[in-house]
Amino acid sequence: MRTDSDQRRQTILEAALECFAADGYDATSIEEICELSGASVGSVYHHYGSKEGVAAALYAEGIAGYQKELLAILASGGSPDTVVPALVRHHVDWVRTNPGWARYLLLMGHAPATVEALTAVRDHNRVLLDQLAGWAEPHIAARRLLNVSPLVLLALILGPAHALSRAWLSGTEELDDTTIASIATAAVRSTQP
Amino acid sequence: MRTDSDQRRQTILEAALECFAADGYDATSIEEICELSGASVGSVYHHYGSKEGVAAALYAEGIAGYQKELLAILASGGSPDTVVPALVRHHVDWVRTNPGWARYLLLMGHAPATVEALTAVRDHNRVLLDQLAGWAEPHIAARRLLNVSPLVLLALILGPAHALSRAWLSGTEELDDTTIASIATAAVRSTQP
Amino acid sequence: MRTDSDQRRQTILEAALECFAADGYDATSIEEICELSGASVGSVYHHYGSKEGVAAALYAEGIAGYQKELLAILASGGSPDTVVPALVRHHVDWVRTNPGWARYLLLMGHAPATVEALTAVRDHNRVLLDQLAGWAEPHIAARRLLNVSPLVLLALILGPAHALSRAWLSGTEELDDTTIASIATAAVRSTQP
Amino acid sequence: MRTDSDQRRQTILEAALECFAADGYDATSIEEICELSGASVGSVYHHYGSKEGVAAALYAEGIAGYQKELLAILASGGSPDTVVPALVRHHVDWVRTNPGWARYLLLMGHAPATVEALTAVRDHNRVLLDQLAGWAEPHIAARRLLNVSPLVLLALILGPAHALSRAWLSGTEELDDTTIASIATAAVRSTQP
DNA sequence: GATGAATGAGCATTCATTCAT
DNA sequence: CATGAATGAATGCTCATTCAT
Repeated sequence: MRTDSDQRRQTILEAALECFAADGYDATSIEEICELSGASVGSVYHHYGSKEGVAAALYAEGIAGYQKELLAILASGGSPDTVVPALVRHHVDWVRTNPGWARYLLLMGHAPATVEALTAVRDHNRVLLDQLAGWAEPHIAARRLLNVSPLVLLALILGPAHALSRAWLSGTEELDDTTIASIATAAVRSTQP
Repeated sequence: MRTDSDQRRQTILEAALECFAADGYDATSIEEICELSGASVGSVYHHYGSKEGVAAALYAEGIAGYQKELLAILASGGSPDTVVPALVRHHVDWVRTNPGWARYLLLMGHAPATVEALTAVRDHNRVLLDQLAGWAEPHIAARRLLNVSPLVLLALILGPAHALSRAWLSGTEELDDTTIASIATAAVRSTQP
Repeated sequence: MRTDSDQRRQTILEAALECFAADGYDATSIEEICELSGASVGSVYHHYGSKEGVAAALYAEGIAGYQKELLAILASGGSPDTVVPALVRHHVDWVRTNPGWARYLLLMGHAPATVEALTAVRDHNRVLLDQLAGWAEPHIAARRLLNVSPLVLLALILGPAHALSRAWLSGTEELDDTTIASIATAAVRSTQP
Repeated sequence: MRTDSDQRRQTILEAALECFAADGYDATSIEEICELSGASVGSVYHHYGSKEGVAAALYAEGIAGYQKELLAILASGGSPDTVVPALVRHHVDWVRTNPGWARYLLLMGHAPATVEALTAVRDHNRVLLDQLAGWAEPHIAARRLLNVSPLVLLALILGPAHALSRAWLSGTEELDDTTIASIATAAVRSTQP
């Protein structure tokens, strides 16, 4: 039930994502979101309270969608040889499959004003890092994984993928399978003791 | 000569950097830059023509400063074993030494509106990538370096450093020397064939 | 009977009075009244038709409560020596007992938009002035009361009390019994021929 | 010098007074003030910072104009027989001569939001009450004036005039010379010991 | 070169009111 | 009678930019 209201909320978010991904948070006006979503100004404010509220809701949804698969991979309990490449591949796949989300979450900077939203991001990241730490621990103990903090580990695994994703999102750089294979393999090697 | 005028220009840029690094481009008003720099509105427009002009000049100066050392390292003609770690170390050192610049160049997103400035960035990056390609070629041929495009090579070398820099700039994450050594070593390993 | 509905109506009025007295008519939103009263927006509109309708109902109730005792004093048929001080004392007592109502009726200005409500006020005042005129007539004829119009008479009697009430409502001015005795006596003297 | 800027400031204030006096503070929009004054929105904000800033400046100017003559009368050092009626007459004269100002200062209520402006009002009133106290002291000592606090004294003297002024500003009540003479005389009597 | 008043389009947000359930 | 989502006009305010001095 309440499908009506939820539908409206979702429609607004979708329009907002499209606008934010295309023009950035600041350059997007509430009016644009309204035109694209068909909702009235009042409706947007009724549901999200403010422009920042829309951005925060978008953040929450986007991060959750992005991390869901990452968490699943970590929960699978595989060895570094399989998990690390899987994480890299998922990152790149997700970016290519969801360029709008990726543009919003990875490419657009977020003025310090968006602190509230960032809190949600930080919470999500905390969960991801904890999960990563839990997975890594035994492998580090068994000398199958470099003994570094979860944050550094994550940087080693996804940093290159992140950099290439940004390049791909920014312009016309290719992201072919050979390249992905290269950085997936490189990630495995860079995280070995 | 022209010390007066140049001084004024520099003062304005410094104020702009402080504002942009703290609040982001959009959230910074010309008036704030004026208050911080002591220049009048008219003066800013006389020297830079527009708010975007200020940002573009800042970009140019910042990128040049950042890449200067990177290019020097590449020009040194050292082997991957020495050049790759040097690049990583310089990146992190520069970020820690110039947090304002780093915040502006790395952390803040840049709305598509800032196209002119981005052009300059792309030009600079082109130079860097060309230089990198030139340095890498013989090493790739000699099987001392992974055979990937310059862009991918750069992502492998600096991607993790970039990710950690962002974390350090965002919050209170540490960036101790042990960590830097780890990612420098990891970068060497990840770029080996 | 109809206790439910009447209760709801009263609850809304009480919430509205609190809001209007604290923030003024314009600065009070329907939503605030709803939050304070527990009623829904639709309920307020069902019972009072509009924001002005709420204000008008409040006016009517407030003025009636204030004037009730004044009219009773006038109807008592006492001499100026007893009636005039009684009117002054009642005014001040009522203000001190009902600061919320007093703030709404005496302190807050009322934008010309609130015409409908003002009509009710004027009607009420007309009744009061008529009653006052009826009481005053014989005393004026007997030279026991200054021969001025009812409006002027009322101004002489309650003007000072009104001024002090405003001061008391505005800030932290005292309104002790000595003061009240002073202005009550002064009112008697100022209305003697 | 700077006549240009001052002229503009004054023009804005005049337009604002006209609007505020006619419709009240809340019902007046910045745009209306702009249309009436010929100034642009930005100009109003450049000079007064906010709508409240305009109202505050208006308050300051209005109160100063009103009290100037009152203070002069008190400074004349006359006896209660001459000073008290003079104060009453000046109040009424000022209201009749400056109905716009009077409507703004006396009739319109001011939401608590306008606190900053009220501060200025309170300061002005403090000066007036001090001056009044200074004038009254010797007369009270000589038993020529009722021994009450300055605030009460002011209420006794101007309260009735205030009440009648409000009636005159509100509607179509007359304020003929006979009436004024009556309340002037009454004021003298009500402030005698 | 410097100044700062003036401009006005644009924006986020509010809020009284309506109405389908 | 009650509810609360939806509406959209209206508003205070910001800010990049211009230009006369």
